[in-house]
Amino acid sequence: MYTAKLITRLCNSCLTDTAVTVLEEVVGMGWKPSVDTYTMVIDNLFDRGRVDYALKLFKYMALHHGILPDVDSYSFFLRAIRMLSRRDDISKLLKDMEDEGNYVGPETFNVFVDAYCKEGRMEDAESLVKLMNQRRICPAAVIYKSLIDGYCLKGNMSKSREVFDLMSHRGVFRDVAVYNSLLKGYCEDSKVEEAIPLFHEMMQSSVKHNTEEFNEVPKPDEYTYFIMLWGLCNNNQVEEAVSLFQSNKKFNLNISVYNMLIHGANKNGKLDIARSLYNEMTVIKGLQPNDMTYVAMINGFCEQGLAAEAKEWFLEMKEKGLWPNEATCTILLIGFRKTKQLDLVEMLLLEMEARGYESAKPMFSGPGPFSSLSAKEGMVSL
DNA sequence: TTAGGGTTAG
Repeated sequence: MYTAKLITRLCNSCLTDTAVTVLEEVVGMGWKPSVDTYTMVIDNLFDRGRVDYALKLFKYMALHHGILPDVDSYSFFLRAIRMLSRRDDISKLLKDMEDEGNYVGPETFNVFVDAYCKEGRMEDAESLVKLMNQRRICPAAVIYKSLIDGYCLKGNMSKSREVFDLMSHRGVFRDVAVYNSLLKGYCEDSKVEEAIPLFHEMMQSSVKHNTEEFNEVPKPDEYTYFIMLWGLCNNNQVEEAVSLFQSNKKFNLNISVYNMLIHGANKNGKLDIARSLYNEMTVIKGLQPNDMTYVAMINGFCEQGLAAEAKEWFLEMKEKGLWPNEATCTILLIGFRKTKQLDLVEMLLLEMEARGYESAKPMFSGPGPFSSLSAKEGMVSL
């Protein structure tokens, strides 16, 4: 007990080296530190850039004390696991563990497969799954989900779908998270048409839920709807997105979803839809538009070359004291430049500089702080 | 922090 407190105190006082020395000494005397103690020292070593030593300690902990990450301790060892998966040490660690007579449980496999998938190392992930199969460890749904996410990350949707179908063949229940992962992959890969039938399946399931004895398809959750709305907007199907949105009252009070739809409508040149969404949001739902709402509207008008209206919205935003962040200011600058509204460009640049936005600075090539002429010239080169 | 509160230009 006392030793653990001492190590904690040393770590908190940035005396990591001493902490490690103490740790080594007491371990040498037969003490088995707790997971918390190991985590703290390992994290401290990572913080100080001593990756090799952190990993060495991690492996020592696994080999000699049989402590390996499982679902519950995943977050504690996240950095170490990520780093290990990057260095191709996982399979070797598993083998070494077993040579030492330690049992490697399915939870540890879950964690390591997930780490490989997040790194996009699908071959390594698959070979760990193969190893699980050899040992008659049945991969749980989370493993399949990790693989689906991993293949989506690599843009390999056919492999993602293969894994998804495989779950069904093997009788592994595909929960809503698994569906969401696949739908998200399709939507981000501009293949919303592949996602739609699956989504309908889920909707049907929600209708039939109480009458069916076996319910093999999960009900959609809020995130499912978000993915579909986003996917439809990004595949030129704003009308479908809006009607889906209108048919599901539970999300109607969410400003982020409104902003996303308004943005989607504007991006597709559907200014009328954007306007009516804006009205519904502000007048009917009583929601206050935020900076993102305005940026979406202004950007939409600029895209269509409607300078006067864009300006109106910009001034209204300013009047309300709303101010976009640095990234969105740049988007506005591009829009104003496109519509030849150099007065707004200048106004925006001055405001950005006053707010200390870094991206406003390189545009001022002149010596004075308010050299607005050179600001305009700077914009031309954007 | 294996489940994601979400986009935006060139």
